[in-house]
This record gives sequence, C-alpha cells and structure tokens, in this order.
Amino acid sequence: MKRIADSTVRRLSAYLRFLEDFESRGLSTISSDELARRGGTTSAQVRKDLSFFGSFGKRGLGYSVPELAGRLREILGLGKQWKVIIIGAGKIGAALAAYRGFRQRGFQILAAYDSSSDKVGRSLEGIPVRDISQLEKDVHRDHPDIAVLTVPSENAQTVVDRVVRSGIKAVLNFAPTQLQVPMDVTVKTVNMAMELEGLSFALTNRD
Amino acid sequence: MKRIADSTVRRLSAYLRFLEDFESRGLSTISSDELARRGGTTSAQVRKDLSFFGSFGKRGLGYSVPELAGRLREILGLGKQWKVIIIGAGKIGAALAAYRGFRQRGFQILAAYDSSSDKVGRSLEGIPVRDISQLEKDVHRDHPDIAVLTVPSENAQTVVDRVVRSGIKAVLNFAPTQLQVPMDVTVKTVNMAMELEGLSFALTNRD
DNA sequence: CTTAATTTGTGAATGAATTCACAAAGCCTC
DNA sequence: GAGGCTTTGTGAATTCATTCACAAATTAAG
Repeated sequence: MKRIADSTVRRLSAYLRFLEDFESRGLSTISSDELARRGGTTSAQVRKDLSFFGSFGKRGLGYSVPELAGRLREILGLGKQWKVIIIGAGKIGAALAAYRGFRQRGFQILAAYDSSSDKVGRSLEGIPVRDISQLEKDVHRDHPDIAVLTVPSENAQTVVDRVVRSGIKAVLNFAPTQLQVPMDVTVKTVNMAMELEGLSFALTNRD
Repeated sequence: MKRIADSTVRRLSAYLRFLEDFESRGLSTISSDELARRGGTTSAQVRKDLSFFGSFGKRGLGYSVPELAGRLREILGLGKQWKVIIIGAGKIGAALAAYRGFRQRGFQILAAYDSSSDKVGRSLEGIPVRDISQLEKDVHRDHPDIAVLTVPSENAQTVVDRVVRSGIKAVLNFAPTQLQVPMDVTVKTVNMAMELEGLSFALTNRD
C-alpha cells in the first residue's frame, strides 16, 4: 500500500469524531463539504483523504454516516482492543490514568509503572502501580501494545530503550525530548513546551 | 516577513533545547550537522530553517552555542514573560499547574478557573482557583497572553468564545475537539486521542 | 603565503501535499 | 424519462517543504 501521510491519518481521526457526533444526533448522511467545514479543511481534501482507502460515498448524495464511521474505525485499527501501559506515575501519569478518552476508544490500561516506593503498590484510578523492575516480566506475560511514557526527560531514552527491547512497537511520549528508536517502532511525542513556544512565536511575529 | 511554516517553528524549538543541553556542558560551538543528528533531521534542513531569520554561523566553524541559543530565544519570543491562565481545574489542569516546564521557559501561570464550587477558592500547586464567572473581569485587569483550556469537549467552544471575546489571542487546547476562532487568534491543540489513533493506525497498517 | 579541510548560506531541483476542475453518477421534479 | 441540481472521485495543476549541490568564507598546517 502507498505510504499514508501523518497529516492524513490525523484528519481521518478528526472526521471520525465528527461522524460520531452526527451519528449520535441521528443524521444518516453527510457530504464531504459538511465534514470539511467541521474539520477546518476543504471538501477536496476530505475526498482525497478517503480515496486512499476506497470510495465510500454516493455521488449526488454524500456518505452514509454509520457506514463511513465504521470504515474509518476499521482503517484506524479501532476494532481491536489495544492494551496500554503507563510508565511514570507522577501527575501526568495520574491524569492520563483517569482520562476516559482512552477506554472510550478501546484502549485498555493494564498497569502503571514507577520506581518510587511510595507510589508502587498503590492504585491510580483503579489501575495498579507496579515497580518498574517488573516491567520486562509483565510485558512478557501481558503483551501490551502501547507504552505511554510520562517520565522525566533525563530518563526517557533509557526507559524507551527498555520498552523497545521488551518488544513493544508503539510509544506515546510525553517527555519533551526526541527519542531514538528502531525503524519498526512508532513514537508519537506530545510536547507541551513546543506547543507553548509555537504560541509565543505566533504572538511575537504577528503582522 | 515571509510566512514561516509550523514545522519550522517546531524544529527551532527543538534546536533550542539541544543548544541548552550543549550550553550546560560548556561547549562553545556546534555545526549544523551535529544539531541535525540530535534532532533527527538533516544539516541542510537546519541551515534552511535558520536562514529564514538571518545568518548566524561562521563558515568553516559552525555556530556559537550561546549566540545561537540567544537568537532562537529571541525569534521564538522567549525573552518576554508570558502570562498564562488555565481554564478547567480538573486532573489535567492540575498536572499542568504543577508542570515545571512552564516556569522554566518564562510562562507565568496567573490563575486557574473552574465552575465547580468545591474547587473554587482552593489552590493548585500555589495557583489560586477562581470562579469562571470572574474570567472577563480578571482578564481585563491582568491581561494574560495565553489561555490553556482543560475543559470537557462539550464546553470547549463556549469557553473559547468567551476567551476570545475577552481579548486573548493565543490558546492551548487540550479538549479533543476542533475549535473555531477568528483569524487573529492562534490555537494549538494537544489531542491525545488523535495521537493514540495514529499509533493504532501504525500498528494496524504495518508492512 | 599556499594548499587542504571544513562548514555555512542559498539558489535550483526534487518531492510531497493540497487544491482545482470536471466528468460521471445519482437524486428529484415535472 | 428529460432536464436540472448535487456531490463524488480523481487526474492535472499548483503550492509548499525538503534536499541537493556548490560557491564563498574561514580555519589550520606547513
């Protein structure tokens, strides 16, 4: 299959959200133009994005909301339950453990890991906090698909190395640092510092 | 000035982080090639990114670490102290209030806002939690530059409308929703659901 | 001072993503 | 079932971003 751009996948994700909204309001069809308006893009962009995966619409009518939603879930791999572990049980780790968006989309949080003895053994929103030393053993047993990293920057590379060695192929990184991983591992980084600096730049360089 | 791409600004932000690391280790010069290696890009990309703003290097030698760091801070607008308010004092709001990265980069958190009476009046890591009804009055008095939104999706558009009407021109949005704002307002959205779906897609569509 | 070795800065070339534009297909009304 | 109205799907055109490639500048060594 032709390589799909990251930006395309992000938009598909956004379209799915709008479709679910439409679905809950009982609407049965939607045009690329309406979808575009909601997503801040153009109708040609919507159609092009979808065309990479097939043709799901009816000319003159638009797309069936439930059908397109289903197709998008399939494309994005949301049919399956993905198993997630959180590494780092600090404030951000705790906020993520409580985040309902995970479960809603079929991401099941198995456990959180930390090295601090006053966190290990307790629970975070019903999720057990285990000692980081158990990581490899647990991964071997439970085969989580995704590791979420909420550890300090200075430990992030060391931790991701362990995660990769244990066989996990997808990482969501919250440390404001660039991680080096093998090609077959996918890392997405959420970098708040970078976003803030983007705002600072925008505020500074306005016309 | 020529419009600068978002991706360029993000890279500048990354370069600054590496430079600060180099600076703390006492190194005085760096080449575009070293900077590129650390940032997972190419030396031509580094030089092109910088060339939009001037020429800061010395041929045959490279860049002075402190000088380039200073220039980048200036370009990114990090000389100034930006005033920030957080709207939504839930788990994510609390985690952000505690996040040291804000202060380190000169982002000063003035206050948090919430509508729930059991949060209002208390404090979050030393930051006062005020009633959302005071928002407009406070903005009028304190002139915050940036609003960070950590409210539920269903309220996000209503809240951002109030924020925009009160005169704030920069918003960091944590709600997994697309916000509509006037052209002179900059919004950056951090969407964890979208990142997770990107990972799900990558895991599903591997070769 | 001359030659070899670096490394920047930048036009030109290439590659990637978005937008245009229009034929083809379906619905609706009379 | 003909004509008008919509809306998709997609090559072609365009715009935007990255990479190439090399002259110009600087250092270092003899």
